[in-house]
Parts: sequence; structure tokens; C-alpha cells
Amino acid sequence: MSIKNFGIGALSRETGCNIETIRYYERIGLIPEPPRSNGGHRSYSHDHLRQLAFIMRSRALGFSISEIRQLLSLIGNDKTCEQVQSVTVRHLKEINRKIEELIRLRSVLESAADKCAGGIATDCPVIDILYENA
Amino acid sequence: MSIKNFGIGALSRETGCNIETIRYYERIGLIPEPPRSNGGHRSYSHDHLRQLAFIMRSRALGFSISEIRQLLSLIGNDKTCEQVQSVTVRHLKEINRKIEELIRLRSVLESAADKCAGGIATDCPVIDILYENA
DNA sequence: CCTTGTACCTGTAGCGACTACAGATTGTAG
DNA sequence: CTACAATCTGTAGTCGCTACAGGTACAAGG
Repeated sequence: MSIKNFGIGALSRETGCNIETIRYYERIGLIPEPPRSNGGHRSYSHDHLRQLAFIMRSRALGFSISEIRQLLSLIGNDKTCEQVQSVTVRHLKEINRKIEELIRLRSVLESAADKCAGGIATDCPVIDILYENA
Repeated sequence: MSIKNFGIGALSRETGCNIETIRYYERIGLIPEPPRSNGGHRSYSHDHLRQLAFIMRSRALGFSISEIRQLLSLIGNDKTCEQVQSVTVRHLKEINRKIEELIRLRSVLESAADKCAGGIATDCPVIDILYENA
């Protein structure tokens, strides 16, 4: 019933996902094992393409493999939307935590690097800050 | 000439660095091999403590091991400050890149999650966004 | 039909920065 | 002297890939 099937190379080109990564995703059970040709080559359909594209987009949005596993298992069930939202909100919290952490780091490093500019090399404010215990 | 030497456990407690991580740092040459007791136990001095504390603080500020290697090799040289600053500025650029990326992800996910709130579970905007190709 | 060249196959090892054992030995306090 | 904590080495696991090596399959041209 498929319109046209294609090999792993085409799937890779379409999705932008590395060939070895596709095989890796199959190995860890993130994508299903596709049917094979007589010679053993993997043969993909549009559904595989769609699912891998979903995975790629989720990865681009920072979801971990295990989060993606959750999302995939939710798709197709009823009462899905709330559960998807809860995975998403958890992920958002983590993103916010990372942003705040990075902003904190930036301010520490910027203030040190600013003091550094133009100074003479006898003692270095960046090194000082790294030796401080705070 | 040392005031008092101590074992790896004490070094771990003082610096907050895991014992296995200390041995790992030694193995990869980030910290020097300390002298040993007759029985082979590592014996650390205040200098080791100071260097490991430096490393821990640098890690906490997001420097990679190889960046820390650079910083450590710069310390003690003349004309150090400019070079340290350049490592720091490069690191800052990377931090800014990550912050921007995370903010972008956040806005995509937030807009999807907002649409989700209160909706009925028939179709899910988060899933939609993940299936979109953009 | 046969050759050529590419696409694809499996399996294993490496990356960074640790962490977690197992199984042996050493150090120390009572 | 005994018990128990601390430390030792070495290896393997984590996550999410990536990079081979050494082999087989397939599609197009002659």
C-alpha cells in the first residue's frame, strides 16, 4: 500500500539525520526495524520518514531521547494532550534553569574579563576569580 | 616543607570533587601525580588542593577540560593576562550562543504549550509543532 | 551478462566528562 | 590483634552520537 519505498541514504537526505544515527536509533529502539530487501538493505516508507522527522525536530528543541520515547508512546493514545503538555512543561523548566545558570556564569566572567581589558599583565582578574572560593 | 599532607578522601571533602573524578583528572594529566605513601596511597599537599579548587571553580563556570588545560598552562607565565582573557572571551561567546539558542527553543515550546492549556485532547499543538517541518 | 562504482551491511571503538562498580590492599582506632 | 574504614587498580557503563574496518548488494553502462 506504500507509494514508494526508499533506502537509508534517501531517508538520511530527507531528514538530515546521519545514516549511522538512523541505525543507532533503530538499535536503541527509538524507531522501528524497517522491512528489508532480499539482500538485507533497509527499506523505508513515508511513515518512517515522518517519525524520524518528528524525532529530529524534537532533538532540535532539546528533548532528550527518553523524553522523545515518552512523546512517541503518547502519540496515538487518547488523553494525550495533557500528558504531552506535562512532558513539555518539565522540559521548559529545565531550559529555564539552564538559561539562568548560563546568565549567572556570563555575569561572573564578563565582570572579570572587563577588569582585564587594558590592564598590565602582572596579575590577572580572571585567574583571581578562578582561585577564589565563592 | 608542607604543613600537613592528607589523603584523597580529605581532598575530596575539601574541594567537593568526587574521589573517582580526582583519580580521573590525574589519569588524563589535568592534575599532577601526587607522592604516595609506602602502601601506595596518594598524599596531597595544599598546592594540590589549590589547583583542584581552581579546576572545580573553572568547571562550575563552564570551562571545558581542554580550556582548563590552557588556563593552567598560562598561569605562571608572563604576558598571561591577555591570553587568559582571550580564552575567557571565546568561552563567553559560546555561552552567549547557548543562551540565545535556549531562548529560541523556549519561545517555540512556550507558544505550543500555551495553546495546549485547556484544550481537549483530540489534537495536540505540541505534537503538531514537532511534526511540522520548519 | 558482466563490470564498475556506489550504497549499504554488521560490528566495534571512540568522543567528553565523568560515575560505578568489583575485588584487593592499606591504614587506623580500640 | 582485630575490625572496619579508606584507598588501591582496572574495567565498564552513561548519553548521543560518530567513525571507522572489512564485507555484501544493487543499479547503470558497456
